[in-house]
Amino acid sequence: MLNTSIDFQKPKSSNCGDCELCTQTVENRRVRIQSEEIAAIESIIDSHILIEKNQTVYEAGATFQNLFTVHSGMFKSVYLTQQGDERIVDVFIPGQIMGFDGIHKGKYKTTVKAVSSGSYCVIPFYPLQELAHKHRDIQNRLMKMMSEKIIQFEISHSEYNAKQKLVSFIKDVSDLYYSRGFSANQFPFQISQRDLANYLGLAEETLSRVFSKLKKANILALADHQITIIDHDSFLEIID
Amino acid sequence: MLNTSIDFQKPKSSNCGDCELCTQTVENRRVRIQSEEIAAIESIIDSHILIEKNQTVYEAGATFQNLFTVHSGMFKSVYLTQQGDERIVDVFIPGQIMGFDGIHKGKYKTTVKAVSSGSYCVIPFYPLQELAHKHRDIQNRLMKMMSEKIIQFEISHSEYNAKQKLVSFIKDVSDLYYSRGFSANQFPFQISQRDLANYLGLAEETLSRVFSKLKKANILALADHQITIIDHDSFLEIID
DNA sequence: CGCGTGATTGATATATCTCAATAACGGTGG
DNA sequence: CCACCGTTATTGAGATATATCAATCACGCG
Repeated sequence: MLNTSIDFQKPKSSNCGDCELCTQTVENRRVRIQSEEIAAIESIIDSHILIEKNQTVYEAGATFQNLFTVHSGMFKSVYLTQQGDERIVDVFIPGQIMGFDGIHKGKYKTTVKAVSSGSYCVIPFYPLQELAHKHRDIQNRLMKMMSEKIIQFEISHSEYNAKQKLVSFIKDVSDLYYSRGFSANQFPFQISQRDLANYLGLAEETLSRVFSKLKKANILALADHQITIIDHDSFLEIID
Repeated sequence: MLNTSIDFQKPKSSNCGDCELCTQTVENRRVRIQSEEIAAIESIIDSHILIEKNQTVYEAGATFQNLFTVHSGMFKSVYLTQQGDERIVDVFIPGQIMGFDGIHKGKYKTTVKAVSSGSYCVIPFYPLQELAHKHRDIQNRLMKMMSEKIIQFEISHSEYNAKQKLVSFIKDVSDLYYSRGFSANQFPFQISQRDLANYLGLAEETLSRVFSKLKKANILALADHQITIIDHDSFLEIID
């Protein structure tokens, strides 16, 4: 068994310096930006709110006021269909921004909840927009982040079968941890299979079977809410 | 047979006054906004470029310069997967904006082509951003449009089976025509079943069978690249 | 009129879903 | 620390939706 003692939950700094707003990617790694504008943003951010599993960040229908950035843990965005069943339409991991669906009509379109305990930052949107109006660079970053989200949706729909869906989800999480200086091959994985199945559009049992197959083929291991990618090559072969 | 002589292709005005940038929805209908800012936008727009079926609006990898708004016809956004097959990840109908996927990295992520002959407008992005920097309202509208696109993706993933996917697609098109003053029950439908199947994540044959069933059940008719929704209630029942 | 493309339909294969039973896990209270 | 109970995950057998393969049909275009 590999070392599992790394504490992924603990904030690394007291300000929210590692969300997409305040960092940029250089050679696959996220690094903080140092600038007057970023300092301005940080001055309006409410940092590191702790949250327990299943607690709500924002509720569908509520008045849009804030964007949020995940600091640790995992969050889900739930849409209530007209038939009344819940569809998980997005999953957020550290560094990502939540709440873009509130801008359009001034009300959030989905409900966002914590999948595991974790922490997040609050970015009051209208002050942020004020800053964006002053600083060209911030306006720019904001639009780029929204563009990135649009791309993410475009691409995430391009997988076909259950195995590919799961692997590409795990790969996204892996990439993210890697980009933030953690191992790409071992990382926390706290989402329930029910939620994940819902998100991927699969039955719970189907997802479980795919997991079993991947374990049996010695491609990955799942224990203690940690995933270990054992055979990285075979793992990647599944999706390309 | 109903009247099919309405010319949906012909621009109604010489400036691009009916895209999402320059209109707002009031009671399910799109109306033009009259303001200094909108006039400023219109002054930088290149209006009503004609395009033939299968011609390209922009190519994946090309340098991002412009946003585009559909004026008439239908367009598809194609993503080339690593395995080399083409996935249609988005479909655009009149009034919608194309090109948001270029903002993030300054290069378009997908290729956009005309599904049928049609026309579109070109909005140079950097001049637009300049305007957005000057006019708070334009900055606002831009972000709202991107937010709307994000919501559209969130929601479009919540359908389950083939029939629901198709019906909800047709409904989107119907809603759009309705919002622009046309009939909600009869409108052009020029996309090939191959493209549509690809977009909906179905096999071509499956889609064809669904169409056949809907025709046999007298819910809709498809002739001459026009869809007629015959039984609007049964039609809507399928998705809610 | 003929040819190529796109659409339809049938027969069969396959992936995924559903239902059901069992097993593992995680938290709680003694 | 252990026993208990509810939740979550696993596994099997069978049903179902969709994919695949193949043949035919319809349409638009030169």
